[in-house]
Amino acid sequence: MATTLRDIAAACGCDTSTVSRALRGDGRLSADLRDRIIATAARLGYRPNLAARHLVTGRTRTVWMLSGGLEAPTDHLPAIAAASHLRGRGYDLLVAVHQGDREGHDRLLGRMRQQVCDGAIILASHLDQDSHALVALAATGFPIVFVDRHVPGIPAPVVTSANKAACAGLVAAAAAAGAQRAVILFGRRNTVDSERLDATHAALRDHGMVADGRGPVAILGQDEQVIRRIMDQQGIHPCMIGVFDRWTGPAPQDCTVVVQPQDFTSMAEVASDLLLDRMEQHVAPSGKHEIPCPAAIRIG
Amino acid sequence: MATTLRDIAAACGCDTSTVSRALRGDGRLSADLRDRIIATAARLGYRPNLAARHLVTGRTRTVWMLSGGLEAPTDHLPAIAAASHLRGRGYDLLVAVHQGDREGHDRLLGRMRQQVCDGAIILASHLDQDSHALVALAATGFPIVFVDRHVPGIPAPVVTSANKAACAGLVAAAAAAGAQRAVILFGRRNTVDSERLDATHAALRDHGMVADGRGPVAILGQDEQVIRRIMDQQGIHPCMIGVFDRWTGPAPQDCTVVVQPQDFTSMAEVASDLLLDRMEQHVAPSGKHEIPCPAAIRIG
DNA sequence: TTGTAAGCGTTATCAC
DNA sequence: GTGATAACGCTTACAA
Repeated sequence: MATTLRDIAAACGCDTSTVSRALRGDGRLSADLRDRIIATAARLGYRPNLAARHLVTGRTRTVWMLSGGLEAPTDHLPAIAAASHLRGRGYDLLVAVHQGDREGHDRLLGRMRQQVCDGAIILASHLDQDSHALVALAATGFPIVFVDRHVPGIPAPVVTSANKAACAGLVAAAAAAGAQRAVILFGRRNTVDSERLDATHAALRDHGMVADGRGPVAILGQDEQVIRRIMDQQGIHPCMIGVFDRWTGPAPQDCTVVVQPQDFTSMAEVASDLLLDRMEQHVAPSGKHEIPCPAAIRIG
Repeated sequence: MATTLRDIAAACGCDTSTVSRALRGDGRLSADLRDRIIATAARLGYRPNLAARHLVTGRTRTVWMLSGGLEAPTDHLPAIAAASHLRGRGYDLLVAVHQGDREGHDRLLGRMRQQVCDGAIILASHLDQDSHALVALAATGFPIVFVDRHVPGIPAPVVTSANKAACAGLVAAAAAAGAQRAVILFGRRNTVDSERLDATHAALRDHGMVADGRGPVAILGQDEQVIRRIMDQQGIHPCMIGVFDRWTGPAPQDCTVVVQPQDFTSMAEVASDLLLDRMEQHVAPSGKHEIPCPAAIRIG
């Protein structure tokens, strides 16, 4: 059996409430007793039972991050950054993954209403897009924050990259590389994808470029793998590739690759702080927060 | 405020203990009352307070997975597989990430002794290798299981791929491709790396191959990125590349790439079941469990 | 079939 | 400064 406050109280000949206070530095008590308590607590290897503490305080000092899967950098980079940022604030971050499974997804959202965490960072997936469970959770006032993708209509802060600016930059780079048209691999699979699609079309118009036709072509997309696949399948030889986050290996022949990184660390930190605001004061700026992207990197 | 058993009891004119039993299908009680209780619970949106339940039962039906970082497939693939497997067994999986930080690492291990989870799957990192906190945790009899990497000397089940056989297979493929020597990129960074290094050397001897000299060369390693870098830096043109888990893109000129996948899903499932054994019966086979690798894939 | 009551390990509000 | 004492919300014998 684990040591409890009672064991320490018995060993020190005092009351459990005194031990509790001593161990939390709360209240004023004689230095002598305090030291004795702390010493025996250490000797007995005392660890507070968090279930009991949570029950009485109603708070867990724990934040969950809900994620569909962890493969993508857009999922695990924010997780890592938020974990260390929140740790510094005295909170533990736990990542819950539902892997596209509706039942698991809903169960995890349900858990949040059961005193297992004080708030949650949501990396929205397609499941969230019409999730009754998520709407219900948000309706209770439970503190949530979206990172990167979000669900329109749910009143919670959203932290994203400055996607419009980033896409405009990529299109400008495409034009500078001599492209007269572009293959656009952004779609409408989520809010980020959608925003990039719209921003890219707008920027193309500004540069007098078109989506199809003849002449030197650029490829713009989110993901290296997808871009490579399309190039192979359709035999495209672009003069420029614009891609988010990363490109492994060298640039293809006669082609400039422009990589637009995203600052997931800042995104996670801003999101964490917004969440802490909501958790601690129940007040929250529920709008959109755009994190500037680092300078683009040119390969080849 | 959230609805509690008392609210339902009041609404139904019965006792909280009756509500508790009705909601868990425990005990026998009149169908009428049971239905009324269930209906009002649903109407009031009742969700059991898990902190309270954990306190009284001493169990959380939660498993933690401890991971250094989530970038590598060896980290997130087991996480995803274990999450869905454990969900089916009535447990929630939460991933805790310490990102190479000693303080965070120890704090998370400490949490496990504080009734936040019933057991843990450990993806051992360099921090665990001489972690006093991990040794202390294991010494308490807290149920843990290692997946992939492990910490020698800690009495807990270890689930790995059949690395010896896999390495022997890669060396055989190298020989078949005409290689007379091999550049080995396995090191001694962790237990898996080490095991592969030894197994590969042994297999090379069996095939009469050497680590350096002249003649057609093979490169054997864990990671595509590392292999590509070494090839570039040292200007090596291998006749065969043996790599674990994945190779993106085509094979280099005049080179066969043999990819040896690992079955992380099975590994995670076996590990989960071993952990459940330990958690539920406190009995456990503490040895090594090797999961066969899927057939190797040949590219080029 | 249902109610009573004890208790899980803490924290917090009082007295003294 | 320190000790009773009452919660927190739930489960679980044991009575009735």
